Amino acid sequence: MTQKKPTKPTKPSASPKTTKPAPAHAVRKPMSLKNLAEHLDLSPATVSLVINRSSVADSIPQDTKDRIFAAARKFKYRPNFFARSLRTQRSFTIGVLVPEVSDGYSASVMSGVEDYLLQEGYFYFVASHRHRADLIDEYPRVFLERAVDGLIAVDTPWHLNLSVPVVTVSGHNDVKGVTNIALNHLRAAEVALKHLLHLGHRQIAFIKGQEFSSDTAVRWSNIERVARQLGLKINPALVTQLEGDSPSPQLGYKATKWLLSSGEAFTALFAFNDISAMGAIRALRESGRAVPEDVSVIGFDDIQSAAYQNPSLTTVRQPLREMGRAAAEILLKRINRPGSELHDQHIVEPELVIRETTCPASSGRRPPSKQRH
Amino acid sequence: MTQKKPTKPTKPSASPKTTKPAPAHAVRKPMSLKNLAEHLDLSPATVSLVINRSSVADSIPQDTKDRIFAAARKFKYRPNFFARSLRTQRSFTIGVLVPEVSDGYSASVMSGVEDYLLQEGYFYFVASHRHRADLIDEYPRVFLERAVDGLIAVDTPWHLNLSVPVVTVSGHNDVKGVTNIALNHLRAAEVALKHLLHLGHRQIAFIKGQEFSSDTAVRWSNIERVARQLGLKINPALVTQLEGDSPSPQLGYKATKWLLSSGEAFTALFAFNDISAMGAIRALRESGRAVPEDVSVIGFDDIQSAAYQNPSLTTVRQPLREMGRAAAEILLKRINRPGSELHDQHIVEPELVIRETTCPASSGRRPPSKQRH
DNA sequence: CATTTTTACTAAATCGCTTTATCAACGATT
DNA sequence: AATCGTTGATAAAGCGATTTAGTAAAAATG
Repeated sequence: MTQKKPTKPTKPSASPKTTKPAPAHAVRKPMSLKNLAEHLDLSPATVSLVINRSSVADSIPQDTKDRIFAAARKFKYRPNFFARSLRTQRSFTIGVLVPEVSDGYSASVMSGVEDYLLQEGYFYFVASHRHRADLIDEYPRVFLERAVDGLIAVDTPWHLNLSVPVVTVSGHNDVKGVTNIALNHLRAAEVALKHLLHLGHRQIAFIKGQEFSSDTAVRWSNIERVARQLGLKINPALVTQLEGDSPSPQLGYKATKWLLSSGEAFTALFAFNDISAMGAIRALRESGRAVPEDVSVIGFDDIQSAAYQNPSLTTVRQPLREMGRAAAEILLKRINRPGSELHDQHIVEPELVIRETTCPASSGRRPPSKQRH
Repeated sequence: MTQKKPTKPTKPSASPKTTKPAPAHAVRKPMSLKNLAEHLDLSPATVSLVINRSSVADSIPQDTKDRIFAAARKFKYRPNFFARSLRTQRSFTIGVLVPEVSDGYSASVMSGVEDYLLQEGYFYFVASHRHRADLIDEYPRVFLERAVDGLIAVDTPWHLNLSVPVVTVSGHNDVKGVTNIALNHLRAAEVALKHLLHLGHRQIAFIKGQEFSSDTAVRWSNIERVARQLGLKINPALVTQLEGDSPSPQLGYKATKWLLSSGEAFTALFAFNDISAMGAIRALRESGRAVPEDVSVIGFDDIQSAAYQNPSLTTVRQPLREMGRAAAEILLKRINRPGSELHDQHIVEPELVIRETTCPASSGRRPPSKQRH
């Protein structure tokens, strides 16, 4: 049996060399394989074999090959994508399912996904389900109709068992054969709590995520565990939870109001994510507490705008872009080497990004601005 | 000649009805037209004609049609996408070129684009050029290789003349036949300046955009024009400009430092965009000026995080999502009705969003928090 | 010199669908 | 009785590639 490597479609040249200014008016009607072959006085078969570097073409003299390549270049021959895909049953396209393109989290992950995919000659479709259960169910099927080679689901509950490889990013994963890219939540809890403890904080308030959110449970259980290890007592009166579906800081605002109304004192607050941390800061200020002088606040995710806050937000960074990249990489590996062993978790490490919303307990001084863009 | 309507691929049902929980393990190998026809004891031709509602099938009795539809449903028949596209030369796919998926501006526009496209049964590819000239040139060609039916370029300089329809969003458009979606910059200047004037500001500083940015020139010329109309004197010592390529608030920070160093007094600042406004606020605070009490700040764009700032940002909103939607709508119109007349501008209206960074000049009171999420 | 092997190709089937041209059967008109 | 129009279909030609099975000629081998 002849060894065949499925040739990729032309991939964007990775070299950052600047190309010469394109001649405007570059309308060309494409050259077909048949035409090209005719012009070369060869059969389409030969030309195809040579161009695709099939091992069947090994016996063809270099001379002829050169002629073929030269002509292909000259006429800017590009195989018709549909014809090729129809034959090969490969689309070099994958589907990406996200809650919403315009939220910072998904966008960052997509950015990483794109990085790797384009580099490998793949393209991707995007669809946002906006948390509608029917769409979460429907889009994967539509992707399949569009013959994607694989699928990445970001921050989306997943129960389908599809006929193509699937990788999830921060997804719940009950399904066998689906790799999930996840954060090392233990480590995340550790860096955050250690940071606060080192700054002298002992009375720490917590805002947990919504019940339905993927990460809520695992994040909280790790916080509890680490607190125990570090000998930190968690005061149940200082623990609350986000309520509601909106992606606005308002939820964090409300949660913090609730914390403040309890009358229990605290010098630090660990929010479920950056968005809720922003709401929390607003609530704290309204109550007359300065951030970070009176209360240190630490967020989670490190979305783009975290660095743009005034003061900029200390947060536990999820390497979202890297997670997207990893998802793409693992997916392509699975697509191209179906036999390869599959892990159902890929763990990435968090990173504490110390900015301006945390400082020593009751110190009253601002910390040195150690920003990170 | 028989009237033919190019049938769209199944589009996601718009109805928000919740579907029944999908049976896990839904691996099906697809049914082909030929098989289906065989099973029905009809020819593929007949089945195809009926399913596509071709007018040629008018003479086929309802009975038979019903049988065909029933069988198609039963076997979940879906036409092979590539085969169909190969025949019809239509991909129901469009390409979207953006500077960077993960910046708030592009993401918002994409969100609008997606809205309309998916609703119409189209999918889209995304590629980010990250300001690399070679990629700006290359990606459109790769899109073409992938046989997109059209192209949308967001915030990207455009000089190519392609064989498919193109719509740009906030793009410079020297090319005939390309529709550009643009903001009503005159109106934008008006609402912003009137707002500041009404609040009693007379000494207003300005941060212009980078030289290379699409909107810089037109935005500034309109500000000058409106200022003249309103009898506002622009002090050249209070006008500066962003320098550098990074998308961080740092640029606004630097620009503002420069303004402050000039020693010229001002009570309000109109920034080129929200990101630079954030940097400006930081600089103002560091210099001991409170925002908005000492200096009112007004941004531009209304990116998502503008509402999340503390204090939340007053800004001139560009309806980015609507602009994306309009781009998609116009593009599809052009694709599906190639004859239709084409305007090369589509103007959308800005909206002043008053939040917390503007207040009456020298008043010292905080404005009522009139937030907008 | 006869046979095998290698070299240099090609014919033709196929992927799954769309669409035009054609056709048989039948009732209605001339 | 010949012609026509309608009804109810189908055959077959693509669309533009990939790929298997061959084949004719040249080179190598016994």
